[in-house]
Parts: sequence; C-alpha cells; structure tokens
Amino acid sequence: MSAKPVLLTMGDIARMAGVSESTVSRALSGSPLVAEKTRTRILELAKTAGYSVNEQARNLALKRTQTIEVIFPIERGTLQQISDPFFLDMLAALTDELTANGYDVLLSKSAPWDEERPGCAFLGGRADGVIFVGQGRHKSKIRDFARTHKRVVVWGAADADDDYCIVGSDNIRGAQMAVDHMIGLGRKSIAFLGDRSLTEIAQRYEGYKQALANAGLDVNDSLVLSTPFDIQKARDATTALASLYPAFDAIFAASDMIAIATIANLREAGIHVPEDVSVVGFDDIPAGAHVNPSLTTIHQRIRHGGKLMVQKLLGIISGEEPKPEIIEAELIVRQSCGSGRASLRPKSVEA
Amino acid sequence: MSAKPVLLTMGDIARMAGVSESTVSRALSGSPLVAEKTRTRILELAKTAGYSVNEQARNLALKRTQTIEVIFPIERGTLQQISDPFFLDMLAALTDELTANGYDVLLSKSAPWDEERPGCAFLGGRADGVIFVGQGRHKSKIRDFARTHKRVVVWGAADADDDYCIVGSDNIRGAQMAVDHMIGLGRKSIAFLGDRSLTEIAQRYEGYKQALANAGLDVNDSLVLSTPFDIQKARDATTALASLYPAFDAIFAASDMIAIATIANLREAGIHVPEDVSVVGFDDIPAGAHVNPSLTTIHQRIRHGGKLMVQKLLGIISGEEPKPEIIEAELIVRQSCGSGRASLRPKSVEA
DNA sequence: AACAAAATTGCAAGCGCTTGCATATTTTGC
DNA sequence: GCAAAATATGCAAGCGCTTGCAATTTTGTT
Repeated sequence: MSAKPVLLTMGDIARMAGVSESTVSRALSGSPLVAEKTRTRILELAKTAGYSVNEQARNLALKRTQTIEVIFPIERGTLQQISDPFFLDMLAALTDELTANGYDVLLSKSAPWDEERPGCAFLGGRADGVIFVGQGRHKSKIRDFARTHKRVVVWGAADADDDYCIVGSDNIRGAQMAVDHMIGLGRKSIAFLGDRSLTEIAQRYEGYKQALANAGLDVNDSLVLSTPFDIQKARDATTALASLYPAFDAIFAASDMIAIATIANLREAGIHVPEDVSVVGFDDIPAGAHVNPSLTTIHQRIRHGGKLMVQKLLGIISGEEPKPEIIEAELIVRQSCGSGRASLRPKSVEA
Repeated sequence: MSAKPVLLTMGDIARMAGVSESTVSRALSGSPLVAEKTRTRILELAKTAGYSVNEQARNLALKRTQTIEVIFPIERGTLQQISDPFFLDMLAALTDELTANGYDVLLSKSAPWDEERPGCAFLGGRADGVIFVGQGRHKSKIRDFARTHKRVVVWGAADADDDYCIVGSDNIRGAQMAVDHMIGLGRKSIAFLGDRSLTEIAQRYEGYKQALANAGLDVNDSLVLSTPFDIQKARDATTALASLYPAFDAIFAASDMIAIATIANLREAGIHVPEDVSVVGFDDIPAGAHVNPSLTTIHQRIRHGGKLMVQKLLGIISGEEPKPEIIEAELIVRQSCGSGRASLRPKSVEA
C-alpha cells in the first residue's frame, strides 16, 4: 500500500506554524488580513513541508470548481477512430485558453444524454460550464441543453440568430468559396462528399448547392455521397466514385481527411488529381500542405474559435450574455485543383 | 444573472421526501440499508426534481476524486502545433478506458514542475493519479515524480528494469525492423530524422544504429538530422537533406509526420520515393495509408497501450505494484520503400 | 400478546477548506 | 499614559455529502 498518499492538511501546517487554520488559509490565499511576516513564515513552512491546498475542498467551500467540461459528442461507433487533427487542434486551443484563465479541463466523449453513461461532470457539480465541440447529429438536444443549463457554449453550425451561445466557422460561405474556386477553374460536374446528417456538414452542402445554383449548374444527386469522417471508412465509402468518372470533374470534400481518402481512390483508379479532377477539402489540417498533391482547402480558424468559446463561456459565468458568432473561413489554394483551365487535360481515364 | 445555477441539494430532496438526508444519500448510492419502497420514492422524486448529487462534495466526503490527470508535457513553443494524430489517438484510448472505469479525465498540457503554472491537479488533490503521455526531455524529472508520488504511470521509453511504472512501444526493435527492412531492399545509406533529445526518439536512434551495425554499415553523421515533430518545422528542417542526395538512398523518419514532410521535400527536389530513396516512418497514423506514396511505417499499438496504462494506474491505486511493460511494435509495409531491388532505379537526381 | 431479532431511519460528526464576526494585540493621537 | 483606531488572529459555522452508531419500527416466534 505504498501507493496510499497521506497528504498534509491545512490543520497540520497550522499546528506546525503555531497559528490557526484560518490564518494559514488567509496566508495561502493572499489575504491582506495576515501580517507579512506571518505569511512568509507560513509559506515557507508549507513549501518545505511539501504542502499544497486541497483544491477539491477549497472549491467546495467556495461553491465553484474552476473546471470546464469539454465534450466531444462522438458516436459510439466512430469514437475509436477520430484521429482527425481538427479535434486535437481544437482541444489544444481550448486547453491553452482555459488553463491560462486558471481553469482545469475535464474531458468527455459521451454526451449528457448518453444512455450508457448518463449525466455529466457539469450536471454532477464537477464543472462550472460546458463546451461542446461539434453538434453532429444532436443539434436539438444540444440546443435544449444549452437553453436549460445556460453555462454552455457549443462549436458547430452557428446561426446568427440562435438563442444560445454557439460559435462556428462560416460553413456555408466556406463551401461556396471552395466550389466557386473549382467552377472558376472551369469545372462543371462537382461531387459532394460528406455526411449531411451532421449539422455542420449540412451547412457545407448548403453552400455547395448555392454555389452551383449561382453558376447555373444543377445538383446531380448521384454525385452526392454520404461519407464518414474516418479516413479509412471514407476511403471505403468513396471507392465507387471513381467508376462514375468522367461523370464528374471535381470534388468538394467536407473534410481534408475525406479529400485525402478520395484522392487515394482516384489515384488507384488511374484518375489524376488535379489534371482530371479538382478536389478541395475542408479544415486545413497541417498535413494537407505536404501531401501529394497538396490540398486546396478551406481554412478554419480553430485556435481563434477555441479562444473565443472560452471567453464567451467565462463571460456567461460572470453574468454576461454573449452572442453567437460566426467565424470567417478562408480559401487556401494549393495544388489539388490545378491552376486554371490551362492545366486541365482532356477527360479520359488513364490505365 | 440567469447563468447562476441554483442547484438542489440532498437536503432539499430529503425535505421533499420527508426523510433524513442520510436516507436520501443511502437511497441514491444503492445502500441495502434503505427500504425498497423508500428508495424508489426518493429516486423518482430526485428524477422529476432534476436532482443529481454533487460529485465534488461526495468525493470530498469519500476522500477520493474519481479523476485521473492526463498530462501531455509538451514544450511551450511546440504546443501550439501538436496536431500529430498520435496524441489524439492516445488520448481517445485513455479517455475511453478511464470513462469505462468510472473515472473522469482531467487534461493538462503543463508539467507539474512548469515554472509558469506550477503544481498540478494531482498534487492539488483534484486527481487520484497521473498519466504522463511522453517523457520527452524530462525523463529524470518524470522518474523522480513517479517515485515520489507513486500513483503515476508514464508512456515513453520503457526499460524493463525501470523502477516505476512506464509503458511504451519497443522503440529499439521497431526502429531496427524499419531499418532492416530497407537494408533488405538493398539500401545502404540510410538517413535518420528525429529529435534525439527526446528519450523515445533516442531509443529509435539506438535501434537505427544497431540495425546498421548488424549489417556492417557505418552511421554517417551528416545523415542524422535533428528534426522536430511538427510537420511544418520538420519540412523546414529537412529541406537541406535533398541537396545531399545521392549521398543517401533511404530515410528512417522518427514519425510519420516527419516522413510525410520529408517526402514532400524530396518530391519538390525531383527525387522519387520509393524509386530513388526508400522511407519508413513511425506511428502508423491513419492518413499514412492514403498518402502518395503510402507510408511504410512502424505500427504502435496505441489503444492497447492506453488501456494498459489505465489498468496499471488503477492497479497502483488499489495497492498493486504493476511492472513496466514494453509493447511490441510492428512493421507495416506499404509503398514508400519500394518492393525489393527490382524497383530501385539507378541513383540520379531528376530535374 | 409479549419479546427478541431484523429491518429501517435519523443523528451527528467529519471530509479540508473559507470567512463573518468576535477577540486580542499593536499602533497612534493628544 | 490612556482611549480610540488599526491591525492580526482565532472561533465556529458552513460548503454538500457519507457513515458509524443509536433509536425506532417492523417482523417473526412461541
């Protein structure tokens, strides 16, 4: 049982210092009510004794937790496989900002309404607020949760007139830019790859449709494929696509991982990117700049978004009522679309 | 101030049910000391009233936290950029396993000895144990920490005779397999890319050296490049490498991200992978199977490792003394090395 | 119907910390 | 040198929950 940690308590320090517990408490929390020499004596003692206050007890007394719960409401099935860098970047951004503000980060992968493990740290009084990263299929549940429990911020498909605090990229504009770019390059038959049952993706699909409409092009349903985020599954889900060629000459993928998967399939089928078909992704994952061909994509300002969410949540906690916010997305042009008509080759499959 | 959550307490429920607080407590925690009908009545009441016990208070009373702190001791500078999927996969594995065991996950990016934000949740009594993911440059600090505080498990460069609980891939064997593979393909001048100041990478370098030695080859120091994990920085750090060609005909990269970055550089310099030079990476990130050329790499059993660490930590907490453990790595052969001598072309740089 | 045993419930102390208020202990003004 | 005003400390209650033990009610037995 060497593992049983026997921690010092404030009382121990008090006894050692020959003062009361209150004084120790005050000394440690920097209260002006304690004499400077007493304070330094106590601080030193605490240090040499290796004492640090029990935050759990402290927080209980203060009726707070200094903890924010970050929830990635990921499907049971999918959750094994989310290696999409987007999540990690977002998590890093959130962690940095929360830590900088003195909050701890409690990580969770199951939503509060999960049947298997219902409840959540926030509801259990173990967190002061919640950040949902992604709405996925749960838009209405998350909305209700946010309305009911207030101290909630979510990342997802934001609408400027949402009545709870949601922030997200401008998926519609982003998708539009992506598709416009390809149309501008002379592409006319553009496929859409993504899972539209996820709210964020539905918005990207919306932008895709609008871009086509603006250009007087029709949506060809056979070129709209439901494609999961997981790269391997995405690859499987899009193998069929290659056989449709040359019915399409461009692809808008709802994420870079999907884009990479599709490009791999096309390559295998002897279809060249960007010569035969253009593709643009979404997310701007770091590796995208270094794969072959490098990915033209829509950049999401993830760090900015993460920071924003934290600030808004802390705002809510201190009584404000921050508004939803939509973050501009940006088109990053690299090689996967080719550079204008000049580079387009006659449509034909190469062995 | 609509954000101020006014939570029900156990006392409220007790009053509503007309019983004492103790009874509510017992009912909620499934104690056999409460009559079945009382229990159901209370449970229902609690449910309709929307009450859930305050875990913070509960844990204080129980002198535990049901929380494990997971630390990614990442350098201040680097931390903005860790989109290496390895971390996310590991984190997912840890979260799944901890959650399954009823523990919460407290995420941290700064080590306990960090000057800016010293201390950590574990030392502050907010966690029952700690998992370090990666030793990086802090091997001895982490070792000391683990020895002192017991309830610690670390992922990193494991030695079977370490006197604290560390688990990690067999970096040495893994690297050896990687290099052996290329040697088997006829490669003779193999570069090493990685940051050897990180303990894990030092082991991979060790394996690299051994493999060369076994084959009667010498280490060529000019082919050993210190290369950071971040893909963009890795790209920058290895641009120089291309100009050395044909002084090398193979590359062992300490991570897949580095491998991808280098391949991009070579491609830009007109050097073909795998025809001109073979490369193998490390980690087996999901995207590796889908990039061009697909990456030959060393697979780390991350999920297994994560699960193992959790089990060992929980073991420690319940008084056991689990041993360090080294996890077999596996060579995944794909396209980035070519397939035997047949595919090797005469060494020459192509414009 | 009376009584011991078994089954329920409540009391109160305690988890480690904070803080309003009362109680010293100094310091200052005259 | 003494009251008044600062300045330091300690007391004790309280944060929301658990739990050993005592008190009460129910059940089973003859």
